[in-house]
Amino acid sequence: MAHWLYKSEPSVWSWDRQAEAGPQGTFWNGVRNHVAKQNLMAMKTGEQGFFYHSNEGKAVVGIVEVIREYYPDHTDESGRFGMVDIKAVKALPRPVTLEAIKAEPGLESMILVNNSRLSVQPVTDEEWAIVCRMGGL
DNA sequence: GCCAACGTTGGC
DNA sequence: GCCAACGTTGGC
Repeated sequence: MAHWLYKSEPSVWSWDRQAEAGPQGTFWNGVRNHVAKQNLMAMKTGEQGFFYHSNEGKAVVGIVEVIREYYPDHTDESGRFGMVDIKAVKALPRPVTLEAIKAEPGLESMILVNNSRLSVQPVTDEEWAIVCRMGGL
């Protein structure tokens, strides 16, 4: 199973709001980048990902799961982009900051470190295990 | 189809 | 608030 990382600015869409949405989840819209789109299209129901707060907080704060695979984004007027539905699974006992990720051996090649602008990123199994451990899971 | 100009993102 | 990195747009 592949793993993912979803970036969001807390002022736009925070982990708290994702958690409040509960098991029925919400759609993850607003992607307007083709690499991110490719990642969205590759997601399968049941795959899990990290929920990352950019700008404010700059930390992985929780784990989410794909509950609906790629379908058109109704907020995209061009009709070129789509989205998936995700639900909150659990919060990390300890948020893992970008600073900690940068300092951790084995995470040097995380996309979060090297291409911070990509809003939906794949995470390798190794990276997933390391960040989960750092987060207290 | 190239590339300069511009806009946006996000870390600092 | 600044600026580097990146993506997109539009003139040629």
